[in-house]
Amino acid sequence: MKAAVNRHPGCDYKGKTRGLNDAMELLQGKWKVLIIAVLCCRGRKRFTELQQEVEGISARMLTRELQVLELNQLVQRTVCSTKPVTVQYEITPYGKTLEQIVMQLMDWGLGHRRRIMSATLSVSSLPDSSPLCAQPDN
Amino acid sequence: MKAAVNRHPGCDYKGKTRGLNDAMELLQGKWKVLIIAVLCCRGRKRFTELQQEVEGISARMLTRELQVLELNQLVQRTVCSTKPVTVQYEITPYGKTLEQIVMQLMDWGLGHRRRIMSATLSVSSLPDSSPLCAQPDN
DNA sequence: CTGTATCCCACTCGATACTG
DNA sequence: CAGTATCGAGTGGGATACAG
Repeated sequence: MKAAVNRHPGCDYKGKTRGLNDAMELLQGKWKVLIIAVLCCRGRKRFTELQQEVEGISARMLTRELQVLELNQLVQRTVCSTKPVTVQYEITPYGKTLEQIVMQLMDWGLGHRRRIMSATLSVSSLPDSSPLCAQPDN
Repeated sequence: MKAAVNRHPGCDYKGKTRGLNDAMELLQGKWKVLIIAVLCCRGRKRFTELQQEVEGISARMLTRELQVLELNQLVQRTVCSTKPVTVQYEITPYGKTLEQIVMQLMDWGLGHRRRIMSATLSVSSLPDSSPLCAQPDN
């Protein structure tokens, strides 16, 4: 480990940043990664079940987000022509390729909450939960 | 590998989803992960250098995003009292804990672009670049 | 049950002009 | 050079009502 931080090898982000843009564009928003996480962890779910597990999401949002995920082949939608129709959503094998990343993000986020909480508690004390992620108060 | 997808062990996302929320809340937006990626790959950078490397970002946005990243201890800001002041930004050791995830996202995004492009080309042909990530056209 | 259609506000982000 | 201030368009996402 010399010292040099610059230009470490095998990391020419030239043109690669597009990958990051694409991934973030797709995963942007409050809900998509959560939906993916739930489907990864809990398996196949019906619409209403999903809405219960993804805390706080509205039907409108759940619909929209699922459509995007399906269009991007991360989620498979299956309609069962039962009495009143029921619909199953499940993660696709391709969607599973995001599982690791999502789980790492989850763990990182948990650690980050602890870190920011304890760093912030020394100054002002927050009532646990909620906003987190230090923000410039403008 | 049986078949069962449901409730695979060690993945009780109960309460853990908060981690995902926190992480996504922090990383939300067009620019933050890109800035992180650049600082990880290219090392310490001055403000204007960063603005050049993060293609398309405005000074206003770069400032704001860097402030958030600094508040969250992912980036360190150093002012050098030179002739006209110069400022150095660099990723912190803590910020480095995101490097793996960011790089994985980058790779995944590159693969996703290929996948969606070829899937979509069969239908309508796009002029490469740009929007990507299949979207319901409303 | 599984959505869709509207309405609407808050916020994100870009453009532009200005400052120490 | 490294920002800050202001304005404005566009969008994300909640609430509500309705539909197959």
